Amino acid sequence: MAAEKKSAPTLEDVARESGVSLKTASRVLNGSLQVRPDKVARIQAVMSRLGYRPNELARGLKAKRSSAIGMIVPRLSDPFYASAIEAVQQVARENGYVVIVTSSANDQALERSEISTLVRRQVDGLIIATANGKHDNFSDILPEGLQVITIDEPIRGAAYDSVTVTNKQSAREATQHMIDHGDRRIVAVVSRPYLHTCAERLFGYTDAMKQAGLAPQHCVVDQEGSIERNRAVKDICADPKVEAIFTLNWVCTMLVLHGLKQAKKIGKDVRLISFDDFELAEMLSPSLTVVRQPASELGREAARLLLGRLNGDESEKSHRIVLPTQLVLRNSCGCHSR
Amino acid sequence: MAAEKKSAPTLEDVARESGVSLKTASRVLNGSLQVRPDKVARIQAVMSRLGYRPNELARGLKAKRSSAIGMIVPRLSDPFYASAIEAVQQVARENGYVVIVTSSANDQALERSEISTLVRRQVDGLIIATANGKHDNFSDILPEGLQVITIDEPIRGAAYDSVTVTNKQSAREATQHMIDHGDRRIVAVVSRPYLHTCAERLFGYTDAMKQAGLAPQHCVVDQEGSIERNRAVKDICADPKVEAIFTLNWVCTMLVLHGLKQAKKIGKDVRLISFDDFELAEMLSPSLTVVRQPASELGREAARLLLGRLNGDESEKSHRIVLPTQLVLRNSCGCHSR
DNA sequence: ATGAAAGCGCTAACAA
DNA sequence: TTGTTAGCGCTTTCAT
Repeated sequence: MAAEKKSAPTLEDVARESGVSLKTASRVLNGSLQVRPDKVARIQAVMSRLGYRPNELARGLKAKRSSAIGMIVPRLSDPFYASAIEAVQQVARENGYVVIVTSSANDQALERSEISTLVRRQVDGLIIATANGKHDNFSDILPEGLQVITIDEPIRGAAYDSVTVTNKQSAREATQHMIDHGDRRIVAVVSRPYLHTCAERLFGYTDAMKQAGLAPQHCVVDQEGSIERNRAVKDICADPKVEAIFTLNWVCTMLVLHGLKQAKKIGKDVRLISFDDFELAEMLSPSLTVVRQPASELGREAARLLLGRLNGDESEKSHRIVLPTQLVLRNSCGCHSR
Repeated sequence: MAAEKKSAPTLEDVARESGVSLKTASRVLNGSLQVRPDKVARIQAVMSRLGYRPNELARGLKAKRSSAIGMIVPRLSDPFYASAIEAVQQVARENGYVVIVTSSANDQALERSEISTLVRRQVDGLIIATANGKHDNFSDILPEGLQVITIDEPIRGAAYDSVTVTNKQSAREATQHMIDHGDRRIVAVVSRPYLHTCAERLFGYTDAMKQAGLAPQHCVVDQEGSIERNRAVKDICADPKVEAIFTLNWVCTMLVLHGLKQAKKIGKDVRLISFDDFELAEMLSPSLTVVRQPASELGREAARLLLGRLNGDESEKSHRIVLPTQLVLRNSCGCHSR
């Protein structure tokens, strides 16, 4: 029939083929009602015959929006972030957006450059779990109208909408629970204590300890290192005087579980509570008592806030959603449930 | 100084401000050597003063490529896929690509529509862990030049490049290991048996059983349901005659661990091997013997294949990478390591 | 070494 | 109801 058509059909091809103008075809594409029904049908027929697919890049260029949102987390394979991403993606899809994910690998320089990449891609919004909320690491590279939502870790001094959890209060409760069990020498294990999240948890822990007249003690781990490279943690795990351990995030929990494996019997020799739940916590022996963070809700709420902003929520003041956690009592804390 | 500049500066702004033509500015942006050094410096200065950021959408529209790759998996929060995504994203970033991730939620219709979305976004390539490789679910909606790599689950009858693991052989070995331990009544637990991946594993299991003169028996689970809604699995877990269980993927493992929790002592009453490793397998009591799939390598190789294709690998025949797994012997199979 | 002009695929005035 | 005409921001012949 026609000449050799190598590349994908454009809207112009559709228009020509249906004998209408470009604009009319465009109207049909966008579901405008201003077109006579018979034409609509005819044009749609041509579209499907040609296998026409609108080019979102062109559309975005024109509309100055990409219908894409960027999401950046410290580690894509961390189950907490993975769940958050899953929730964000779902809400995004339901609203016609796609999600571009990147990892900062806990590196501030990389975080900046990744944000820059996303900005150049014209993402309409950004959801960030920053690698370090202590300083505002990127507001200087954000364009005027870009909407940003921070999750998990808020950014000090910045006015972004945020979704966080009750870190301090939850840590206090968990600590108190251990104290109620009769433990006195309770050690907190934390990584990246410069993070607001971790600092708050440590704060809550310290608070509870002091209130009970006990001496707080904590130990900082190197995220990247194995248990072998974290002498301090290893010592804590082996120390017979330590009665209980409170791990302040998933990474710490993994590390301490490793350390304890060879040293002590959890629940008996030492009690343990973990901040961050994960699929298998219940299956361990003894099952792990955890502070469960609502990872999916975090992602879902962040996506909702962002979509709200993109759909014209002009609120001057930033929305700050703080979600509750849940202390899931299982056996490692000394409870004998089940 | 100047008039009110609301929107982001464009390359034209840069050109005007530096007193050169648009093309010269473009050359500088792209690092062309055909410009006098002093001009380069001057233009770059203007760029950074204005806070200029190239618009990748415009660039992509012109170049007919987006420098984005799409990735679609059945479930974003599954640790196996999360690790694969992490690896893909890393390789992509190193090569100037971004990754748009979506989930098919194990739903073929959704998978199709998500692919369609990605195609409209003009992704340059697609990495797919399909929800069902039995039928080719989408080749009809792919445009001419789109590169596709399948991971984990190949697509029956299609000629895409693929990265998979030695499912059959690995399952055979794991089964044989249990047989060597003296177990005779070994049950395989599988979900989505219509998947090539799962079918192969089941095949390997059956093979080994028959070869040993034992009767293969398997049980299919409903992925979405809890243990309560999976009577068959629950029965298997409670059945005193069952000597060993081989779970054919992560979801099955979770389910069986739940089921076994209330019923039997793993390693003693019943032996267990899981296809799919995960962070905590070692920490369970007893620690879990697993067939470890190299999730990161899978992602990395897929990304490499894709980038190779995008950079002009014209090979007619498709590349089929098959990665080995590793049988990680821990205690749940009856081994008394450590 | 540099610039003018055309156009990627689409949408939005503004007419008709 | 429909079509014409400009661009969105960038790259790219083809001159100069």
